[in-house]
Amino acid sequence: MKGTAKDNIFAAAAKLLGQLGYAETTYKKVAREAGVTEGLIAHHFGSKEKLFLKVEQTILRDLHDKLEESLFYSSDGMGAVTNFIKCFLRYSVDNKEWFTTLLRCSPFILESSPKDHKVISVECEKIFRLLKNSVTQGIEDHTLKDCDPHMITYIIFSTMIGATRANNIRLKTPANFYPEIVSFFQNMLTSGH
Amino acid sequence: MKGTAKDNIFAAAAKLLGQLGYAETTYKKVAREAGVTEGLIAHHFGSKEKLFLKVEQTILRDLHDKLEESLFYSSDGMGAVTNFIKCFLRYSVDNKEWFTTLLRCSPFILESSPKDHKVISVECEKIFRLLKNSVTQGIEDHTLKDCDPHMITYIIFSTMIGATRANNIRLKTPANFYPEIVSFFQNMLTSGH
Amino acid sequence: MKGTAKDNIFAAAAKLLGQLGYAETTYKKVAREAGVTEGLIAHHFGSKEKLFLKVEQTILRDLHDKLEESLFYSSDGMGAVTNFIKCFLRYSVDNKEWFTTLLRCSPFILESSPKDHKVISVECEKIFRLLKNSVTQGIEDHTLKDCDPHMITYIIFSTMIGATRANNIRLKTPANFYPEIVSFFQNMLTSGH
Amino acid sequence: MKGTAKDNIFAAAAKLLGQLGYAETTYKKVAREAGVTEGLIAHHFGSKEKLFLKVEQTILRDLHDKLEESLFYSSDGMGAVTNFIKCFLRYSVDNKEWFTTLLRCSPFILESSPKDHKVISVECEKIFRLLKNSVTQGIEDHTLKDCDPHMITYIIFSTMIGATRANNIRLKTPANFYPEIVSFFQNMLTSGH
DNA sequence: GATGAATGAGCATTCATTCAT
DNA sequence: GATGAATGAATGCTCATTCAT
Repeated sequence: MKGTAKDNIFAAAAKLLGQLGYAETTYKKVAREAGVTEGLIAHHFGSKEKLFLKVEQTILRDLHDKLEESLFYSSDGMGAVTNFIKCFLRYSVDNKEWFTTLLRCSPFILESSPKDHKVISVECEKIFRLLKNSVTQGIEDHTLKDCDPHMITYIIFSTMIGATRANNIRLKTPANFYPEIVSFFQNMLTSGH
Repeated sequence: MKGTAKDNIFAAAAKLLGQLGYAETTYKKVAREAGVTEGLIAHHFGSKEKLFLKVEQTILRDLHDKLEESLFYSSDGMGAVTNFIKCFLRYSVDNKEWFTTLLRCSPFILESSPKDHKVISVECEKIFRLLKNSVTQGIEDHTLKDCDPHMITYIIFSTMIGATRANNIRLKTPANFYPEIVSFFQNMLTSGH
Repeated sequence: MKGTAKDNIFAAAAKLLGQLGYAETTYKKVAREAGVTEGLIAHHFGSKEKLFLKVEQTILRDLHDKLEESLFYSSDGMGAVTNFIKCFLRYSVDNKEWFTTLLRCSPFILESSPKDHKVISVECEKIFRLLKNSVTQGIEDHTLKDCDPHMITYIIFSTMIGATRANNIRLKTPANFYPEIVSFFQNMLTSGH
Repeated sequence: MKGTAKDNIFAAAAKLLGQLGYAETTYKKVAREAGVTEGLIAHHFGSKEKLFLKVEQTILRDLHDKLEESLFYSSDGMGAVTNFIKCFLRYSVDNKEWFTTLLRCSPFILESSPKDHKVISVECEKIFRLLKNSVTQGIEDHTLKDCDPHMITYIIFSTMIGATRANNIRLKTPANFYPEIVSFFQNMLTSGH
């Protein structure tokens, strides 16, 4: 479990940022969780803001790479959209410890770091494009019914974010919640087709 | 524009809580915004936690009342569901200033006050029931196709929360985003019907 | 000896700033010296920088007023210059506790607060003018021999600053050091006259 | 331009100590300026205090040697005093980069290192003696008018320190300031002679 | 009701220094 | 000689809260 001190700080930050949010995650808590002294955090990451920026960016990139990989295994547009949704929801389950951190990322979340950072927006945008491209592909290869791809991408994202938040934090979600969401969108996007 | 000092504190707290979140909203900022001295806040509301609890509860109740009123004008289940969605989305637009506060309310949001409070959960639950009852009604009067009402309520909520967050905070949402969501659910809930 | 807490903080800051300089005068030391808690310093003065700015400005103004008063009792230019020098040197003896603070004031001192502040420069300039005007007056009423008033003012100031620093801090200065300086300048400014 | 790492640290320390003072000159800044890592400073100089002690001592000795050399070229006491003043003022101009460091040296300056160090006092004393001996010589060979040599040395030093501080740091000094000071003392020390 | 002085714990960050490599 | 990770104390400052007026 123990890597280098820098790694431990990173892991502790990701976990606590998800659990407590930016403001309530303090150097002291991170240091205790990582098993290092407080001074080392600034030594390795410069500042609180930079630390959490690094955390968010890393997680977003990891998710992006997993999503991209999932698309590789799809044969058509509808399959791509389905895989994207499945992968996203699965990621939220497999990485419960830090997925909430991702949900806090601007623009997924209301607040995060004191200032908005382009770095994070860029990563979110890349993930958004991945889904939008899949939807567009589905419309072109006629595996999805005709619709506005931008709009549909928005709706799918809204639902997934809403659903994973509900599931990860407080609400007791119904059994089979995630499979139902997948089939919900499958029906929706092909019905009348 | 100026009411009593207590009212001013309340309004300032609602606005700042929405804009800045719990941790970054300080007595000093609230006092400056409200045009009163710091000491008066605790004098009127007891503590920071109680103040924001009051704010959240009040807003949730206001939304609940508006939603309930919208249902009064529906003639069948599908109409009720539609009105609920329309009312919710409209409320988020009409009350931009404090709607973000609502989005921070547990269980709608990851974090809000340090501790979860039943008071808030109860209010959220009441709103949830309002929609769930409408869906159930729609299934019974056959204006909605058959489905699991709990599941569908969840999905609708997830989408609305996701959508309003996107729209209220950072993302440039497409034009006609909200009407599209309404018709999206209308199609979805009646298709094949 | 005990005034209000704010006064105590001010007095402690003036004393410690003189003794220790800006960087080594900490909130903790000021708070202990003033018999208050640390938080109260920022409450009353905003920040360390503002606190010491206030201290410097106040002392400079006090010195200025005393110097101005001394000029009132002079009947001609030479008398004004003499009184200025006597008053300045006496002030450094009478207010040993905080006079060193003044010596740290920009532009009297190399470093003081992190940033140069016009407020302080303006006060120093006013004191400089007081002497320069006296010198000019002396040249005009022929109680001083002809010379460049700006230059002479500079030299007098340099000597007084150098002398008071020597006397206030570390060096054992000769007995009658200050009277000698006064008569030194008297001789110098009138010789060959 | 680049010598050994140790030399670079020394040069960087001299420069920064002059510019920023003791407290604000940190290992990090010195290391960056010298192009070495932080750890190396302590490795070579032991501690911050020792480093700056070395810097001050070296500069004081360099100035002393230059002053001593200038006296070699004088034929009488008045010439020695004049050369001393000229050399001192010139040194402050030629070595602007680190001369301010010297002005911070105890007992020339209020504060420098946290503790007074005899090493530095001794060097300052040696420089003081150099001038005092010249004055005494001048009185003996009747090139200076009769006066208290200790007192006069003090006054000359006060003026020079005051003048170089003014000139090196903040104030716009008049043109010909230094030549004027030289002739000022020449007149003063010989007038009525 | 209203003020603002006062508190004490906590915050992010800096710093000189040590030490294993 | 040289590196940079690691430490722990200290710093300026903020904050929610209390309380006398």
